[in-house]
Amino acid sequence: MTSYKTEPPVLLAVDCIIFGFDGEGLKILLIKRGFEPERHKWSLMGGFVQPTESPEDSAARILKKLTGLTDVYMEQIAVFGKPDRDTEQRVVSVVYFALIDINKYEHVISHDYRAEWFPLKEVPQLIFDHNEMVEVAKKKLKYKAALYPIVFELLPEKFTIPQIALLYESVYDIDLDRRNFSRKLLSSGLIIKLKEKDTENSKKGAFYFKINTEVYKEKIMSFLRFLPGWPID
Amino acid sequence: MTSYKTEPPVLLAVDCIIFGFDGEGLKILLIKRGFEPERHKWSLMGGFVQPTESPEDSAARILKKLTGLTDVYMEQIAVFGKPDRDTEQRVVSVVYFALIDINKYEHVISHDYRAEWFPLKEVPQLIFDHNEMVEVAKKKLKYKAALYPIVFELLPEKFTIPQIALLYESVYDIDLDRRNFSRKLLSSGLIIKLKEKDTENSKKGAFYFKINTEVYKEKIMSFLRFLPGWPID
DNA sequence: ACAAAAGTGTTATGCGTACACCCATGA
DNA sequence: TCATGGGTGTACGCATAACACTTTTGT
Repeated sequence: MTSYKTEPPVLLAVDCIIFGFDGEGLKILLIKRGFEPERHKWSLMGGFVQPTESPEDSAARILKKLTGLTDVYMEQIAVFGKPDRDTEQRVVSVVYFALIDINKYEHVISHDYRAEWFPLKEVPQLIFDHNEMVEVAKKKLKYKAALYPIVFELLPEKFTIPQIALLYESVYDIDLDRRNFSRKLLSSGLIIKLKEKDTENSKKGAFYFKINTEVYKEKIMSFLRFLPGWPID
Repeated sequence: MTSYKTEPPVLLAVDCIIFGFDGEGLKILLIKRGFEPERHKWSLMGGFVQPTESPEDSAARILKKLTGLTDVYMEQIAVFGKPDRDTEQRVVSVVYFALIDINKYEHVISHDYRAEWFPLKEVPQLIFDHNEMVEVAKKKLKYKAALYPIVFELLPEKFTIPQIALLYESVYDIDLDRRNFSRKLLSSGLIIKLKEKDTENSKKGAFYFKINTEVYKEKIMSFLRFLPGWPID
């Protein structure tokens, strides 16, 4: 035997959970599915892996198609492959999450898909097992973000410490002591203070910071804890 | 369009990284591949996902076929799906790791496969991208075991604290202070002291312990740290 | 008696946390 | 001048980690 001829083929898909942060709370980007089955229902953005693509390539292509963005932080979450998860035929889906700067998205929005941002707590019913995928993605994000400073991928170039705090609060659904949080973050050397202040969101105004890319690249492969206790799960 | 007919099918495989611990160090179980291509070369145990199976089912079936064991701790690691990773045709592989009690294995060993245990540091060259899979598995194990007490899955029912310490040392390739480690573990309430001692491995003898299943089931979904610092990567 | 491994006691240090307090500013 | 959110100072406690020391037993 020199081939796997007797083995049953499957279709390989990719689905993306796209996280964005608008200063209010964490959101995910969903589309209205444009084809049967389950046409016009809310769904994750997805597509099929092509012969020349790895699943990673495929995920990047799909993300670009919807958001226009490239070089986005993406991470493989899991494979969903129950025999009957798709009603049509056997489709196994590799699921990724992406962290994007929501502002960059807004300028490039593709109207080919009826895409909308949903707060994490108001995700509608989705097709197939997509709700389950979202749950797993949320869990993975929590897990990972507790150890690595990946949530900065969600922020614009300039951001304030209260904003980051809000972001962490949103990811973990907790309340942080902003005072301690601020110190912890500053002492990490991960962010650099700018001259400018954000005066929109408070009377006193909060200083803008930018990422210290040197330290960031180092710590993204290491880990650190900005969070009190361990509010994962 | 009510079907995905134009989409290219792929073959879906599963590969298992089987970890075992023999009191010396962490090992992985490899087989000599029994069919072409790459016949007679060292390989992970694997197989194809059947029409009625989820990838999880498939992984459990494959593990049982090699080791005779069921109800084993398994975890999905990642999907490997580069277009040309298999030389024969397009095969996408879902990779799992399994943690087994090596003693249970030894009684049920299947001789259909030429299987051998290899110390983590002496893994031979494997077919395709299997070496890469092993590396990812090691990393995931470290990551997870730093937060959850999963390594106990590798131990027999009775074990000593020095054994567990050795196991952690083996997983992380570090030296632990056995004195502090012992206290930390005891104070977690995770293990219960037995009357009996292991007198084989030392003059004084070390007390045997068993898992406190109540606490274990609770903590396996939570997390705790037995390790000083954070020796992940 | 000695070596070797198991295990206990003790202590310095630092981190996490709580919270009092000060600062800047718009209304 | 008061309310609001941003930010600093400080103090307490507990977990960590370092390491001196005791215990047990085979040789």
